[in-house]
Amino acid sequence: MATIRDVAEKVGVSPSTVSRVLNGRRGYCSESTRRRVLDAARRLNYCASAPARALVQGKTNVVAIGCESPDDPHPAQMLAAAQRLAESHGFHVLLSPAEDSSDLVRILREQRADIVLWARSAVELADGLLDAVSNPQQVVVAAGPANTAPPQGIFAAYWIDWEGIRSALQHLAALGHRRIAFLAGAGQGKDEMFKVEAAKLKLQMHVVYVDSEVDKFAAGADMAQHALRLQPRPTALFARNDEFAIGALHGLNEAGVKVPDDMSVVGYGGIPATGYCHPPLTTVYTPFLECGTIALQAALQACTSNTKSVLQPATTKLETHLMVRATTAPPPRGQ
Amino acid sequence: MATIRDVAEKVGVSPSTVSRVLNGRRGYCSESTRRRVLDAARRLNYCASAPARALVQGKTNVVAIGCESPDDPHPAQMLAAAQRLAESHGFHVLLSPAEDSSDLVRILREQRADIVLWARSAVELADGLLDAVSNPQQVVVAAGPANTAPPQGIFAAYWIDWEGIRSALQHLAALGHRRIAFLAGAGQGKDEMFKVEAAKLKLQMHVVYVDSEVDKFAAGADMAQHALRLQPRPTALFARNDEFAIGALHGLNEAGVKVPDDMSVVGYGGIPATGYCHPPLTTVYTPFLECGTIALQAALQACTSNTKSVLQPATTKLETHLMVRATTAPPPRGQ
DNA sequence: TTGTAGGCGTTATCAA
DNA sequence: TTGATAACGCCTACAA
Repeated sequence: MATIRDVAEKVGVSPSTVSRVLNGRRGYCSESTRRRVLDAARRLNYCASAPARALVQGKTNVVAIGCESPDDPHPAQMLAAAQRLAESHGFHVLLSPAEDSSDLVRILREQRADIVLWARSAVELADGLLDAVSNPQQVVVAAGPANTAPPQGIFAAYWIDWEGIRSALQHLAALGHRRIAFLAGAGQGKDEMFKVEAAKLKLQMHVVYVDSEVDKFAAGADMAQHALRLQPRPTALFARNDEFAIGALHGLNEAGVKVPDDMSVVGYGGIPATGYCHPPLTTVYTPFLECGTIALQAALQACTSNTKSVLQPATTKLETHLMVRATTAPPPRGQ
Repeated sequence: MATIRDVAEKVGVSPSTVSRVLNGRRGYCSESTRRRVLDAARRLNYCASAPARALVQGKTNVVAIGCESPDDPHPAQMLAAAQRLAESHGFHVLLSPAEDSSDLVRILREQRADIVLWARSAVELADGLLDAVSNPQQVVVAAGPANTAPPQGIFAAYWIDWEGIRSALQHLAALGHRRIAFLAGAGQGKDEMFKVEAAKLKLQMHVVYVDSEVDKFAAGADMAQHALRLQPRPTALFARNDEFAIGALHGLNEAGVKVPDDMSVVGYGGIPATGYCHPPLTTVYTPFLECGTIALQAALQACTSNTKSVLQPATTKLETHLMVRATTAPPPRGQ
């Protein structure tokens, strides 16, 4: 692999000259050297080493994105958009599993990235990443649902999950439902939030779990079966995510239960598929994509701008949005 | 940020000693220095700089994955699996848009990654990346559908798209279908392959396009409407991907066309959602996940093993698999 | 068991 | 307009 020296020797100038030409630094060289350098660089297929550059400049042009399940539709969409955005600013995207923040902390400490985007639930946890910032050039931003309060020390775009949950439950309550099953999946998640909101609306509710949710659709179908056996039987199902809801639709159909006549179903997330299942699913849209874009945009601008201004902590709150479609109706008579 | 020198000074030894201790190099130091070094490193929150290390070692512990649409279910699943695999070997994942190979070429040349996984259609194009390898430690592997022949010079896991297409068409032909519409989307893709295979089976076919496929489900619904207006009307729809097929199901349902009684539908891809739409979709499973895992596994082992053996070029061919479900049946009588 | 010295490839500062 | 020179942080012979 050709180094900057090879180019310099080939042209008969010093490495610094080559560096200046290639980076368009001021102290404009004579047009002739300029040309010869560019020419030699092209002919030698020269490409500056990113590690070497990063070492001396303290800048990697990498944004690390911490995201729990990049194979879920919303994170995946966000990732794809972030990818395009980063690319348009000359940044690369580094993926981090982000089960907790430890991996991102390492990335920051090891100087693998200039920007860290914490894109997962519990935005407020991103505050903890600030301690890992080891370089004034590094920026931390966050995007996702806030469980409690938004983060304090960083730039973040978020929504409030319990607001979305409430809008779904209010919709069901307004239709006349009183007994609702919450399809919770395997882990603990919004169960508490659900209970609190349900209580406020004086709804009877039952939380349904499942052992494994590796196949979310199957888990949804399973939980729907469980829900049907509850006594008294609930008149509506509220799923923790859209995949559970779509799976539940399938389970109910197999059990001969008509949706929405015999049973209402509400999803959570608002992924594209919800508009094309049968019947189209009533669900709550959560603005993951928009939050990610806002946060990353801000970070990229801060990193790209010539001014050495630090990105000011700030929060942008976006709204969830209830999308009423065809899986919700009043409960059957006599219920 | 603490450097190796800070640690050395704190303990009162030289930087090399610290380096040796931290990297477990032989020439075991005395247990006491060892302890004091580890202790100081922890207290100072020391973390070796990845760029500095990469510069001197020529190793980044990064795998770059080139993948067209990380928000499609199959690529996303593959990515998530690759992520876990990479992590378990101490590697990070760098995402590349990979519309063509130019971005990956730069990544290789700039020494941003030790491994490049070309994970998209036209596996054979990955051969071109070999020219960009600038370091004997770098490895290129590929996973995805081969359009023509498998790649020659690298390790690759692939399947043959036209075999999958053929299995779908054979299934339809065996059911008695003679007129088939191919829902092709906006771009050019498997159109040619489809035509060739259809001709072999003496099937009449019509290719349906759509202007935009940003919303694939909507595009599928649109194309289904178009297909219904064809004269004579086809008795089966074969979609280029599962999203188109699911959208088509929706469009047909809205038009009052019964599936599979009035119209058969076949998808392509075999994403999880196909088992949970209504009716469950007959489709062809393509082993993207498996291919990606095989290729990456090989690359990681080659990079991790102590032996300085280069990864030998080799190809693994996996099979597509027709999954017959509930959207295909013989054509209506008199057709 | 430890320290010294050199270099990885690049950029930046300063002097010419 | 250009060229020395000195970092950046780390690793690894080699010498002590």
